[in-house]
Amino acid sequence: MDLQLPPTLRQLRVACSQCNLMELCLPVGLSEEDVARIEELVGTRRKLRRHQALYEARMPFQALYAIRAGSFKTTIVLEDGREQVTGFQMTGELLGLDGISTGQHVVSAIALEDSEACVIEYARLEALAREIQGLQAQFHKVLSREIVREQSVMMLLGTMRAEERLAAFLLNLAQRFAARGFSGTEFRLRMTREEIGSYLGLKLETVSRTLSHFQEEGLIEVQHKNIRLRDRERLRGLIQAPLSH
Amino acid sequence: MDLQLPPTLRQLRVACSQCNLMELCLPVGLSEEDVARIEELVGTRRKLRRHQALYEARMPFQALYAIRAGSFKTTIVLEDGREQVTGFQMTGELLGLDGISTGQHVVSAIALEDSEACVIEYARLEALAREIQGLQAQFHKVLSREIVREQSVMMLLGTMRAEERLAAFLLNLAQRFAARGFSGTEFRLRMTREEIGSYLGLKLETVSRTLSHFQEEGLIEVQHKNIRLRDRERLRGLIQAPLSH
DNA sequence: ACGACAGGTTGACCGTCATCAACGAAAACG
DNA sequence: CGTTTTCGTTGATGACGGTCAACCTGTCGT
Repeated sequence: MDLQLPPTLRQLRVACSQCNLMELCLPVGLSEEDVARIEELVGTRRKLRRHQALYEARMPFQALYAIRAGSFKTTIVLEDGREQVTGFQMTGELLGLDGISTGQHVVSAIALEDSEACVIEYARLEALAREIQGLQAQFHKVLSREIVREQSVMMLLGTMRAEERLAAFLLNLAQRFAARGFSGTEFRLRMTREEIGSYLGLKLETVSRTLSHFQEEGLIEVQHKNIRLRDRERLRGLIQAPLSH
Repeated sequence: MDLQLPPTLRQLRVACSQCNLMELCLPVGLSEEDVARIEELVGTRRKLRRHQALYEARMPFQALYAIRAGSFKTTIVLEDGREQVTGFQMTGELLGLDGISTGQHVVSAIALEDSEACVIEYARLEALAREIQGLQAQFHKVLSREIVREQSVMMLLGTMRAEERLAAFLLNLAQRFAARGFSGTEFRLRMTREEIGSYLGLKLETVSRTLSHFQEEGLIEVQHKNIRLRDRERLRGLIQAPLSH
């Protein structure tokens, strides 16, 4: 009784317990037995090429997706065509939560590079969450964490100036790379200046200029998509004391 | 084994089934029996006077709150003291979802007028959600709806100009008043210009000027906190076609 | 009922960022 | 491998909204 699935879907059994992302997907203490049951949730994976959509706005919602490899952006589109990036997601993060509300996705999730996502059928997740308390609690936390994350983006968009937004953005990326065992000092941006700008409520020219400015100040080194943080403390200072310029 | 409760707490049994907000709190088809059990969730209510906090950032999270009467704002504060309103809530809406993530609230919820909220102990809610499927599904939808709502605020803050933001804000308020059986054409703002501005990423002067401008254009009538929408269609048009001005 | 204060309006001026434009470089494509 | 397209940088200019300020009005507290 499988759902109708897109052609990109590969029918693969996946062992979460052997996935190095497990602690990201299911951070806290579940028994081995529970983990075994949770593995049944993740029936399949989907491979996506750069620019492909994992799902699109208005599509019926059936599943959540755990990013196994690669990275994504989520975008929302207004009737008049204006588009905004609402988030960037990397390995271990969950996509699709926006669809639960109405049963239709409201954002589109687009791969920023060739990527792979684990498909978590939502109906099964709900059923299992009722049986495994830890899973339920964890899932609620994931939902709440997304609410909190978005609140800090609202803060950023509502009260910060261009420099502060960029600084906050870079530091947030760095922290997430570090949490995944990559360098938090040197990394490669997966998104374009335009996408960064869209996320931060700025135009691409402003993003470019501000990055150049950071470089002149010795805060970072930029070379195309490669970023190197040279003075984290001053970057952080930019956010907290916008007046001191 | 009651929790330690603030002095404002009144120990009252509450009948959700007799509350005219029920369909807002629990929109969909639950059996009478289930509703009866859910009523046990809401053990008490809290009365708050204007400007009082229902909860504050950094306080330990124990409960969600359903607004029974009145209205609230939620605010987030940066280390440097900058504050932003992240939402306005009215009767039937749920507060406190931000606390699930870390067990501490990240926003503060402040009453905009004398208000009353039903206390929903979170531990009980989780337990009951495991037993009543409809409750679990409903709760997930509420969480997801909040995620979606915040995304549209991000859109507003990231891509819209002052006029558009105000228009969207007024139309949203109107719709919510209407959904509660009040006039969607004539209503009273519960918040100050400064709070509106904070929510919309604008300064209070800009809010004031833009409202005046709307009035000159015959779109609305403003008299202090009283608003009357005179031309909904053109207001709506402002949002979709910002260029046509 | 009165006074003090918070809340609101309006004006003048200025700064930040958007816009328009031209150019250069990297990467994607056949 | 070369060509085309996308992406990024930098400059000049201007608009939108922020800032500072003065003044007015309604409301809250005593």
